[in-house]
Amino acid sequence: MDKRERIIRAAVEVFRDKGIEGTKVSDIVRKAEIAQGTFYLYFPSKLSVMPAIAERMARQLEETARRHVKPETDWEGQLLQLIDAVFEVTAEYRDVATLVYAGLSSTEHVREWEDIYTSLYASIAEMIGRWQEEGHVRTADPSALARLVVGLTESAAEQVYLYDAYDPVREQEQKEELRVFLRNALRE
Amino acid sequence: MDKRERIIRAAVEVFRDKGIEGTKVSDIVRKAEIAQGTFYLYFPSKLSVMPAIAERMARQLEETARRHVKPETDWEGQLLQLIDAVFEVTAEYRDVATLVYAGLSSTEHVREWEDIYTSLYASIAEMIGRWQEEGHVRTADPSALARLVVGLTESAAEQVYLYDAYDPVREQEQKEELRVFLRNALRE
Amino acid sequence: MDKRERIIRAAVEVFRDKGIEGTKVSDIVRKAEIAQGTFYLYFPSKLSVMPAIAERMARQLEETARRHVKPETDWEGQLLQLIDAVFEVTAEYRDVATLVYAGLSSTEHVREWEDIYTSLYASIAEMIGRWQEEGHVRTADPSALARLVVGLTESAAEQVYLYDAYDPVREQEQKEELRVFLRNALRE
Amino acid sequence: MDKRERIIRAAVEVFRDKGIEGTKVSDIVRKAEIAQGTFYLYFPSKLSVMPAIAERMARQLEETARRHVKPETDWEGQLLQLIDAVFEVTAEYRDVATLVYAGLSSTEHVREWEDIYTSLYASIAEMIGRWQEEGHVRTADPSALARLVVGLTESAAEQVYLYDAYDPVREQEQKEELRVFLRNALRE
DNA sequence: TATGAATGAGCGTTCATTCAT
DNA sequence: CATGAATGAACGCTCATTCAT
Repeated sequence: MDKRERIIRAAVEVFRDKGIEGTKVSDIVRKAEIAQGTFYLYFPSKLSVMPAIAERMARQLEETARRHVKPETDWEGQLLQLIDAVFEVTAEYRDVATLVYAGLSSTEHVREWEDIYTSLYASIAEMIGRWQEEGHVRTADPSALARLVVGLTESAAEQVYLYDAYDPVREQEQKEELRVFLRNALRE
Repeated sequence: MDKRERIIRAAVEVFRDKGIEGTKVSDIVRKAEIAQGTFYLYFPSKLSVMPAIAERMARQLEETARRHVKPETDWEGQLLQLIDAVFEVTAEYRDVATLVYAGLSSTEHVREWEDIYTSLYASIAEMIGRWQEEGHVRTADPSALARLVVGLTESAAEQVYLYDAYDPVREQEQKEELRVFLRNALRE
Repeated sequence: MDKRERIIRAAVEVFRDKGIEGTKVSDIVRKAEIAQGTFYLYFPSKLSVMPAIAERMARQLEETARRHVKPETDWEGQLLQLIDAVFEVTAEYRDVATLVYAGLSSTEHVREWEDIYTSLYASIAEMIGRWQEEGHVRTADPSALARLVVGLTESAAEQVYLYDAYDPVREQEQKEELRVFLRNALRE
Repeated sequence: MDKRERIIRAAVEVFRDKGIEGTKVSDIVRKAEIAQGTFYLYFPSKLSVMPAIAERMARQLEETARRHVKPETDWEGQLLQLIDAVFEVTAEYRDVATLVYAGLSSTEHVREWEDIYTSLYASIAEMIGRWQEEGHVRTADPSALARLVVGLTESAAEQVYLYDAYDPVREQEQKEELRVFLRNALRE
């Protein structure tokens, strides 16, 4: 496999296990099964993996959303599909998201974060735009709604996955509450 | 002033300025105007200030909410007051929140995080419970609603404050959009 | 009890448990049940307890020897009594002796060590002198013999006590071998 | 030269000069002419050089003994050669021996000490065994005799070298006294 | 005398980064 | 491209010592 890709994958795992301070480049390269020096052929510094992870996350979120949400389903069904997508990706990246977020904000990568999420927000905004055209969702700036929807859904997913005690029943309840919450928040 | 308190205050400022990796204990003690060793009389390690900061944040959020929200106002007014409170505290702690969050999750302090927020959630849940009794808010578990409301509002506030380009107009728009979003999400 | 005495006693125990580098003044004062500052009312520095311990050890060795060795016993019996005495004291101070020794040599206390042992050696030399007068021990400088006897006996005792696996049978064997060894080495 | 070897050599010198507490890793690496971090590629901690030094000492003692003691010499001559060997090595390591000994006992390295000396004792025991076969040395466990002989001789050598006032005349007297002492102790 | 909170110089150790192979 | 031994600056933490009470 492509070495750059292996580094990113390994970094995600190590960050998840050891947190932001606890992660050493040596851990990443060990997991990626490459040499210490090879890391620096692909990334100029330890923290510069962060934007790459963030991008991967955002891209994956976008794709998963696109894959889950079926245009033929009615809008409330699509809403649920969107929720499923966000939960799925959040579960995969668990608290890595937070770490990456913190890692980005501590360095000078904040701008990149905005860029990375722009496309995701646009994608969701477009979806909401279609619901508005079909008369299901109230009139409001779809971009603004997209940000609120994504933020809320990620927050709800984190509440389920972030803590040790993961509980599948709790996950279903949370999704259901979120679905009703969002339907009400958005509908005409 | 109490040394422990001075450490926490100083830590908040330094974390805000320098991020999680960039913060040295020596920075904190310099700002707190205490000796290096004194730090370790109050906290066993650098990262163990994190839960203390988190607690301070949660406590302040709770108090600010209590202070802002006037029982004599109608429920939608109270909702706006709650939003104002969350925005105010988020503004004060800006990205420190994220750092603290990351710091907590990387070490073994996740449990403490739950404990810390429990009281805040209960406080908001109680407020929502009253709105339900008055017939303004739909029937649903007030605790669950509280978590969604707090998560959403924090997320919305972060979107405004976290990035370099703070814009007061954008702040007002975001609050207004959030208000409508929440009113719809909650109401009967 | 006298505080100075309590400090020395506590120091012996802590040195035994934690070694020379691992011993902190705070450990000593905790065990001595006095305050941190009180230590410095009796000793000017951490390492200055060392000579005091050494003196205590040498004094105790001298007294124990005097107590064990009965003039009315025949010389070989007295030799065994001397061996018993050295073993007894070595057991009590176990490897502390080595630590104290190292502690003395690392600082500028070596001279004091010589002074401390002078009296002990004189005491043993006197005993050997009597054996010579009685015609049991060969002609040789009693001081020189005393040093060899003490050195050998301490070394033999350390071989028994210093390592984790203390074995009472092994102790008896070692004493017996040492007795024969010394009897031959000394006798006419 | 091999880096590990350079560290050990440098450590011996620095321990000799500065004692156990006074020795900083930075001193060792400066003398070894390697970087600070390189030290930790070869030893996990500062104190873990101790067993390596001990091993070097024991190995050197064994080799020196083997080199000095000529099988063609009569047994009393061999005894003297053995004494010379122990004195020579003790002189080279002077008080380092004590420090290493203390360093080993303070940490959890006591076991290793036993292992390290096992081979040396076996070597001396073998020599004594031959003397027994030739009828020069009394019947007794050669291993036990070896331990007493080595302990006594080291102790005697330390009495000569350990203190500031080294005196070559005193050294010769001590050796002579030791020779007679040992000859008597061992002979048939 | 006795206390113990406070001090701060100093050290062991780590780990991102480099570079000769 | 890949390696991994070597580097050394930097930092968390310790702990002997002090001093106001």
